[in-house]
Amino acid sequence: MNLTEAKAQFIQSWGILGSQWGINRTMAQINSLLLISAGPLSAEDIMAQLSISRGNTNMNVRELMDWDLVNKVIIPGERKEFFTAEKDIWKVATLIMYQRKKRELDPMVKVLNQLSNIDGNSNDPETKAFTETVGNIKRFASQAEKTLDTIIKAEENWFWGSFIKLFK
Amino acid sequence: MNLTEAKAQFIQSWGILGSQWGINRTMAQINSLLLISAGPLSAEDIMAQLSISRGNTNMNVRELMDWDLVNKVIIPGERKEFFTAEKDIWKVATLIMYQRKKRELDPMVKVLNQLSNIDGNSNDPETKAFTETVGNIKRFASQAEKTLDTIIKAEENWFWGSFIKLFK
DNA sequence: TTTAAGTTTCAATAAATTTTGAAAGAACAG
DNA sequence: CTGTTCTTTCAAAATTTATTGAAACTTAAA
Repeated sequence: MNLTEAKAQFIQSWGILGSQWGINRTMAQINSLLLISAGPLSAEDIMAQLSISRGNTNMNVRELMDWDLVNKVIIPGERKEFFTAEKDIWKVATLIMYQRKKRELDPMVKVLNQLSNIDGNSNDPETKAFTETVGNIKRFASQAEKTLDTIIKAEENWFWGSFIKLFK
Repeated sequence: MNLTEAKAQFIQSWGILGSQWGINRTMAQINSLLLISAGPLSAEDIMAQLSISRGNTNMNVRELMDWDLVNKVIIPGERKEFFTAEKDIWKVATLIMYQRKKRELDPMVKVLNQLSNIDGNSNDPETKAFTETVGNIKRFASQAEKTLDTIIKAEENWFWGSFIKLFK
């Protein structure tokens, strides 16, 4: 397999994985293209390599910048803007965890808290089942949140160095 | 807020969360409905409470059973089939992790392995960037996989008991 | 300024995904 | 068997989500 084929394969697979995880395919593909490119790319480069429109490129690059996964690069003497991806894969993973937690998990926790005190007879089995499940999920979520926060704040070396060993 | 409102709110929010994570809204809603119901429900019950069609109900219940998140229950004297959800939230979480790993992450790892040995000059910066990124992701994935496997195999008590303390 | 190169926006369109509902299939009681 | 109840399937329709491309906007060199 040559480089061109391998790149295409990688971008394709990464795009599919992204879309299964609620990240749109193009966003994942742009990210992966930048991840495997040696230097920064312009919007034109991205459009050409992925065969997508200018608008699509612009929107998804902006989204990636919102996630801090991609940065604008100014190249002296060039009029165009260029883009690079964060290549430290540990940083990529923690950025994604952080963003998704903030955007999706946190709102759910907020809802769960509101649902905690409902009116009603606590002898009613339906009420009991509800409050029990909500309570369990809340406890789970708050533990998971703590764990995630710690993982996100952890240093890469600490993670790979000692954390993993605990699970071996 | 009364029970009916709270239930509706919970189902709704859970559905949104699910769809942001690549699980279809109805599947998440059926699961949440069963999670907060005191006893098993029939297809009819699910249809009525979520206002969805018979076909949709059947398909998504089957999918949930594939994931082992929902089980069929036979009630003596009843002709209909009933369904319950796994209510142990730790088990729910590990089942989901396991299924998604198997269905989505594992195929990606397989692709990454195929991309490891590409033809070409290793002095070419493009080739270097590619192999380096793929290599890093592979290493990351294999560590993450180990961690996940261990978490999935871990006992609930062990997890909440000692694992969490490490991160406090 | 003016002009050209580059970027952003967004309504229209296309594509992908989900949902419906009716028909076919199973299972069971009488 | 036969009729009835319940379950499954799947093509068509509805809905949701992503993409295009042309016009508006920005920026900077001449």
